Amino acid sequence: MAIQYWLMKTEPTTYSIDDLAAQADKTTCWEGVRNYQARNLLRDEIQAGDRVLFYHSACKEPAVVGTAIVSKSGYPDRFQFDKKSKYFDPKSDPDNPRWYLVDITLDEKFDAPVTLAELRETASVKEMVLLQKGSRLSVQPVKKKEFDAILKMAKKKAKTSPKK
DNA sequence: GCCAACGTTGGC
DNA sequence: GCCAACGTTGGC
Repeated sequence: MAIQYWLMKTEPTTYSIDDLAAQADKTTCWEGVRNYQARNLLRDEIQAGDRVLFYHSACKEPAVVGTAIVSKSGYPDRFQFDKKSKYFDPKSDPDNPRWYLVDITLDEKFDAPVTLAELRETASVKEMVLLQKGSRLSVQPVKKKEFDAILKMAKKKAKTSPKK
């Protein structure tokens, strides 16, 4: 099976790419997805070795801020059974877990994030799920050419714009 | 803070 | 099964 490409959203105030970079093994479990469409991807489609665009949403400058690699494919999200967790789901059956997650490992933090505004101006990525009207899926498929185009944009931008 | 779009819930 | 009400997402 060829590797696949995904985009995962996170609110940087909750969990940012710097939080991921700060992990000793640069790895985290992607808990808290509570949407069936995204769940199906996490449980059934996403495989170890797949590539991920790390996206910051609901913040000042929404942007793809780096890439990650799936280090462990779908397994049950333990937080759904943790009464103290905000992700607790009393209706989930331990024998038939409702929610799944994957582990991801940081690959690269971009020197220059590729902003949502820039993506909207780029013809080669205009079909991305992210850019569709009303799209709120927090885990979504990305085409290889979209993934490659975004990497290219990040590289080009890092070269042409002074580092902060 | 506003609000459009979408998903979920629950009464019937 | 329909659909109104409600809650959430997320850009602006």
